[in-house]
Amino acid sequence: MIYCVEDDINIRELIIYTLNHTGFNAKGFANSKEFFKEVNILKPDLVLLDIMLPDENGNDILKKLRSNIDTVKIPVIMLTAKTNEYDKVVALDQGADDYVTKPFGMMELISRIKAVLRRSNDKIKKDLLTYKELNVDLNSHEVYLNDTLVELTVKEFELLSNLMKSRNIVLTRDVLLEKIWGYSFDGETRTVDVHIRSLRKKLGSFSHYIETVHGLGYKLGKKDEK
Amino acid sequence: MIYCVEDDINIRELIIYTLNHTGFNAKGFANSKEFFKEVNILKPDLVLLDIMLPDENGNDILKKLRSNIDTVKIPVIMLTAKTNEYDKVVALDQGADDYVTKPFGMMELISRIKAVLRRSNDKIKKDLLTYKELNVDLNSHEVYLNDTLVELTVKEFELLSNLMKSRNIVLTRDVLLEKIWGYSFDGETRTVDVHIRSLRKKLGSFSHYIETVHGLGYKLGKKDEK
DNA sequence: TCGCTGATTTAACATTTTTTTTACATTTAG
DNA sequence: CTAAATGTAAAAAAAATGTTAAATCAGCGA
Repeated sequence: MIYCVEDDINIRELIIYTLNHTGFNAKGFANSKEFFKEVNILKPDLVLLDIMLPDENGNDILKKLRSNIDTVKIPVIMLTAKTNEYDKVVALDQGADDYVTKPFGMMELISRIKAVLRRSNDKIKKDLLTYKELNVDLNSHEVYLNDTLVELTVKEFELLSNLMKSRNIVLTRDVLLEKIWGYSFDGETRTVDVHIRSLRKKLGSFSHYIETVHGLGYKLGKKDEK
Repeated sequence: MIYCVEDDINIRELIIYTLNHTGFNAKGFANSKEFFKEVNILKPDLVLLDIMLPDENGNDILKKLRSNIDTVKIPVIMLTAKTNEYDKVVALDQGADDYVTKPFGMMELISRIKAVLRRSNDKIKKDLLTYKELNVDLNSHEVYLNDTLVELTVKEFELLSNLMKSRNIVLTRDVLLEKIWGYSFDGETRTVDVHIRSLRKKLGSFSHYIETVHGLGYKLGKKDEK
């Protein structure tokens, strides 16, 4: 699903019509408010964003999208007036994926949409953490040890991927609980330890790399490596 | 050592020549394959990466560098063609430290290299305390003496890092108890002394730098050195 | 809804590591 | 020289972690 935020009804309708007739699924919004209302319900695969809008500047919308975890990765193409170089730079700076200068042809727009989607797919596909002989695919939630799949439960997976992301840094039980379980638990619980145990068991000899830092927590990375 | 990956032989040679004549040590590679072969042998301090390359896109190389534990922290400066705004954004997204737009002058390149190296040093130093041949990494909680790891317990580690932070300043037992143990203990306890003892033992000859200030407490740093 | 399945948490106990205490030796300041 | 401060080793105590098994929970198909 593609969302298009554009106040000019002619341009908007034209875009929606064209997209819906070229294999896409598109929906138009005249302003920021409408748009965000819908975004909260369904996240689009891509957003076409006009910079000049009645209620809120397109760059501000972009900023909002990028500052929210749920929308940070949605690809955005900005629709800019030719004259405004500054906005263009700001947009790219804030993480727009591409921009199209008005007036533009539908062919160009579609080709850019396809390009952005293709690239964004590639990007997603490559969300891969690697450490030694271990590969953790954040998208498919799969873990490969020497190319053989290791089946982990959700908690084990989160534990491992957090350790991978913070390699060589000690993560305390508190931090792990906060990050994975979401609570700031005061009282004592052995949950983390037990999951570490089962994770280690499943990872076999690789578990040497999951170090216990006595009195602190756990860490990925062997002592003797800098 | 700086590695430069750039397929255009003229640009490459120019960069290498300039760097080697301005106090740097640089080596050039025409493609990804060559580059990675060398990286496996020796990790560079910084990489200059062209985006357009014959065998593999510069952004993909960057991603590989960032997904591998050994290379994740190597600073990277991208060399981009002016036209390609998108790649630039992607590059910064993936953790490039800076980019230079072609065509660029050698002065600019060098100033950016210096800036990136400076920043990357600052970053590392932030979590790393150094005194003589001793390094204390506050993140990984590791202590290296002449590049060999010294295993410390939590209390020993805290003791040492407090001394490191307040080098040349006497820390009384009260202060240390307060800072590390968290209590304002009235009665007498030999705890600090005992931990100092074991710390010294583990630090071998370096322990000369941990001075006892009779009647007061302990201090890192020899009298005769400033 | 019920009962099944696998995941997760809790609980209990074993083991390991760290910390503190103790007791005595040694050093230092005055 | 003497009293107070510090060094040191070993024992004792405490705390942290490992491990297993049982209890609980959540999702799902009948």
